[in-house]
Amino acid sequence: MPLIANKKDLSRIILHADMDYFFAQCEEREQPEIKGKPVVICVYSGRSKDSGAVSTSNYEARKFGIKAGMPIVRAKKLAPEAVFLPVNMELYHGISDEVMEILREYSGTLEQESVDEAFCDLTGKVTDFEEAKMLAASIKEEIKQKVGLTCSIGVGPNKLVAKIASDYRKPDGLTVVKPDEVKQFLAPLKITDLAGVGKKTGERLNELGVKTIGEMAKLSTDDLIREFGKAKGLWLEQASQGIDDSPVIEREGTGQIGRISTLREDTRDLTVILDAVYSLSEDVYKKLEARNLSFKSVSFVGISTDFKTRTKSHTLDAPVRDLDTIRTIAGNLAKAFLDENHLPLRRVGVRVSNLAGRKGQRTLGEF
DNA sequence: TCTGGGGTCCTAGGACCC
DNA sequence: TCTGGGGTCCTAGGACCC
Repeated sequence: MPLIANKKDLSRIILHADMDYFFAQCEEREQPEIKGKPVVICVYSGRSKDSGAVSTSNYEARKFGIKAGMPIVRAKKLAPEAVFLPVNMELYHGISDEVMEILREYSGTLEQESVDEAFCDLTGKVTDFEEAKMLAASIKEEIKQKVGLTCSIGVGPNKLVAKIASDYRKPDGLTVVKPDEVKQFLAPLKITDLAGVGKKTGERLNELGVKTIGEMAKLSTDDLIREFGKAKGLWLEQASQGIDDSPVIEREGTGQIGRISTLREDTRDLTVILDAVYSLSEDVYKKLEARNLSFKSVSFVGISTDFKTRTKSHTLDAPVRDLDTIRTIAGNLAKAFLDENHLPLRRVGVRVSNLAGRKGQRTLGEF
């Protein structure tokens, strides 16, 4: 028995893989003739010919200033000659599975963060960061050969550093940050480069005269807590030092499943809204079935003409998986929503949460 | 310039229980 | 007559991410 049996080795080696301009790259793989042209992947709302927003675009399109979230009409003005394609989520999920399978081979633990990103805990798989770099290069090569796509990889002592490193050189990048390099690496980067610091937090930090992670690291813990509250303040303090103890976790299932869609016209007409709610409920139910999950809570989501999102939800005593329950509850919530909110609705959604696996599943008939 | 859709995590007040 | 504290769950909303 070793003398210090419980002394844990705290040093970890974490890898973050991020597929480059994923949706657009998937389309380039399927249609090689569009490669080299600007490609814009769009979510069409169906209201008029080009209403909707850009989901993502390839680098050729980005050169024209096209960005995710931008209205499609605006993207068309910036680059009329670009190839505009509707999202094809089935295709992307299929290709995502191919990528995740490869990552799984290399990783001790794999945490899929989204359709095109994942963390791998390489601790124990490799002995040092040099070896991790070679392994990362092999992963990139295998994804290129077998899937036909490029990705960017970051390696660091924790998830926070690995993630920011994968974003450092793109596309087709590989950045390794060793523990003793973390502070110099982070210091010149923008605070909004940190995952978790978005527009609002960024603006408030700017008001404090802070633009870079290095500048934030100089603030006192007290200042950060006073400005952002205890939890967020402490997190910002740790993040600015490149400290992050969160583990790489294999997540099973998810916390919620939802569907949302834009109505053809802004309306408060209950018939129209219930039609949409019922159709969305069916889609949600199909996803539950596919993943063999049951739910305890149902929410109705309404986005009014002022673009504010409001929700109403209801929780059952026990988990169920039943289409009629979703339809009925979501419909009732929609009615109550219209009583409480007086603006016309632009978009509506149905969401189930409080998800549970096989155990505890029942249908209404059993009650 | 006109605005998609899918998520995660956190907070805060109130209900309820011990 | 005066009277605690802690924990958990639900609901609603907000920030953030891809």
